[in-house]
Amino acid sequence: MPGSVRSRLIESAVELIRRNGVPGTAVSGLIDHSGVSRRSIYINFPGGKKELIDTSVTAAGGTMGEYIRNLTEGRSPVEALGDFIDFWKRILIESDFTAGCPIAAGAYGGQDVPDARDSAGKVFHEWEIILISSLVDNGVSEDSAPALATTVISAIEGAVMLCLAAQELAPLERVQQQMEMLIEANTSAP
Amino acid sequence: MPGSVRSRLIESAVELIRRNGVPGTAVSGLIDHSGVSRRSIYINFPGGKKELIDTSVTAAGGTMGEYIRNLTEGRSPVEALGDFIDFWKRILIESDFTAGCPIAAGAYGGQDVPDARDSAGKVFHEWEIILISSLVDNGVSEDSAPALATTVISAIEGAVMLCLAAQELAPLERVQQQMEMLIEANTSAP
DNA sequence: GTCTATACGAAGATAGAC
DNA sequence: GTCTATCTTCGTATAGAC
Repeated sequence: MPGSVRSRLIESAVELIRRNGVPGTAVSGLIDHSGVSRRSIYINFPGGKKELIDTSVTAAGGTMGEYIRNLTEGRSPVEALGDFIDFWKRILIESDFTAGCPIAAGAYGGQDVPDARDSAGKVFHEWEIILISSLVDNGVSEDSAPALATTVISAIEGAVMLCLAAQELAPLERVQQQMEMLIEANTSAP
Repeated sequence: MPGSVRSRLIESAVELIRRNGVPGTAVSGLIDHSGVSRRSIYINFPGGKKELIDTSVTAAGGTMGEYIRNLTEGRSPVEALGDFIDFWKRILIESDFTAGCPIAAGAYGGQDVPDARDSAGKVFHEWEIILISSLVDNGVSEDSAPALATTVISAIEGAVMLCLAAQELAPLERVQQQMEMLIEANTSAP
């Protein structure tokens, strides 16, 4: 239900996690950002903040997974890579280099929210499956596709973090260039 | 001064930031972990938590920068890469997959500690300079060395994060294999 | 579902006594 | 430098009234 209290809360949580991480995302901040009453949070998420965070990481990961699937379908890995890089550039620019990946923030969220960390692991694994299938369909061997998929995700996630730190897009652009070379190397190999 | 109150505080801060991120690192936790009195924190770091965090990110980055420099000196990039990957594997295993990179945590620390984020940016830039010089010394062209250096750092940082999320070492091992291939591709290229 | 009030603990920071 | 006490703000969570 778009527009519902529950979905509004999740959207706000994703946005705040992006910017301030899991421990930095306070319930009071969520109330301000979402306009939802304090009471409703604990009605929709009896587990409180932890449940909301966990749900939000999973939801954001699912949305992005669908996005990645659309990018890869019927297109070359290099084309999909370029669009995915552009997607991240937009996030960084529009947020003035304050918002990164909510899944990464969930993974680095600390040990008092292990559910969010586990959910982040599941999300990354789903992304890998989507990428592997796309790579295999485009001439990458089944032996090397998993490693390549993991590397593409790692490199992009790392680059987003470097972009946040440096407050510029250069890391993503450099990684894009090198990932194109790496995809090429994995395609032409035996 | 090793063993001093100041250095003990920094060591504890690095350890706690690794595990719980910047917002998740509390002053009370620092007192417990370091054994230093509350008073001494504000004597050594008049700026309070923010100054301590910022100083700790820079210190950890400097230490690791020296470590990277030692790994690369007089050795091939692939050898250095292998040792650096092993270094991270050790951190992950010894912490039971709870401790990641303190610099990454600084970059994702949120907007109330922008100094830590900027320090993280400086640290990554120093690492890049070290790697670029090592790569150029080993047959990578000056044109492509910067992009390759940024990519290696991004991929490893991303892989560490994926390892934390998945609670396993596979992402780092896959990235190692692909980075070896990428270094090879950049070395044999014209 | 909304609003407001409130309990209870933990956060960061400061100050006095030694 | 250490100890403890304390101030203030903020955190999560709950409950009553509508």
